Amino acid sequence: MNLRENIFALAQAYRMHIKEAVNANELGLNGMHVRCLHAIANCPQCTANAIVNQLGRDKAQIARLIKDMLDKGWLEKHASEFDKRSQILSLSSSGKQIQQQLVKLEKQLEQSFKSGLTTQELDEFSRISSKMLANLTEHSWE
Amino acid sequence: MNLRENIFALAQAYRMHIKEAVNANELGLNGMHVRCLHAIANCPQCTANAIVNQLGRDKAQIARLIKDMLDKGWLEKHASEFDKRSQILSLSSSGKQIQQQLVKLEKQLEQSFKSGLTTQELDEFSRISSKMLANLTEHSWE
DNA sequence: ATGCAAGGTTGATAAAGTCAACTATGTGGG
DNA sequence: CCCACATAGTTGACTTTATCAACCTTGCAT
Repeated sequence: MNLRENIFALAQAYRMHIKEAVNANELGLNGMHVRCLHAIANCPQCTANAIVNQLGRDKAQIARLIKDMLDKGWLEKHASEFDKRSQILSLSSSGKQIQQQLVKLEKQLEQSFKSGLTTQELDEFSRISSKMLANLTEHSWE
Repeated sequence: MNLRENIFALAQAYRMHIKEAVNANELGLNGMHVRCLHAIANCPQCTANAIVNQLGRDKAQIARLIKDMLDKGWLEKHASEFDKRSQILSLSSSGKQIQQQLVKLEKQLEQSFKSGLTTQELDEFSRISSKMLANLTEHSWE
């Protein structure tokens, strides 16, 4: 297995397993729901635009995603005090609950990944990954 | 950056960079084209069904993908001698050329990933990745 | 005030993926 | 041989996901 295969195998395995876990828990959410919930949870005074930038998606897509999640009762929005164009997004209590359950599932899955590996190995993995990523960002500035 | 973030950052970086390189070379192909070209190149006596299994996609999707690539002149197909239901797929000369250019671009990108890393580090990365993947396949059999 | 940028919404459409039906061929058991 | 059933591939209809452009409102600089 070469580098590319390793990287994609890991990413795909993660995606598959987390999808399975989410389905098993019947949370009724798709990949973008997941990413969006996390984005909002980790972003104080979150706006649609912040999500657009964070997830790198089209703003039309995000607008519809947010509408969907508002309809589902996972989010709340209220006008910003500082900029009347902006809508501040936050998790409702049910949204918070779902997001926390997601965090739990992700932690469990991460434990599966890590099982049988030493702390040194994990640090090493992280260190090497970061180095590779740094390589790429450098190269794209050339 | 945690494990999940590392994995996805690597995968996304790879995807982005290869897409950029493919676009820069104006090969006019999308992600599925790329995967399909490689699949056919690496599969002797390749059939549509083999691609379905290898890529894990719906057979309708693959049928249309192949039709598209035949129309573009990248593939050739001829009936199997052994099973009249099967169509053996192969790369045409232009398909071969494109696929080889892809291989070249991927090699270059892989070099970017690896730059500044020692052979030991790369081996270590590969070893740890494999261990993680093994963890997951075990767990899904429980 | 005016003109331009930014946040967000919407309509139209494209691209990707899925489901089910169908044709033609292959296979195994009576 | 005949039958039921499985497999390879194709097609139509559809859903989901993503993208583009137009638009409205608000903010900001001159």
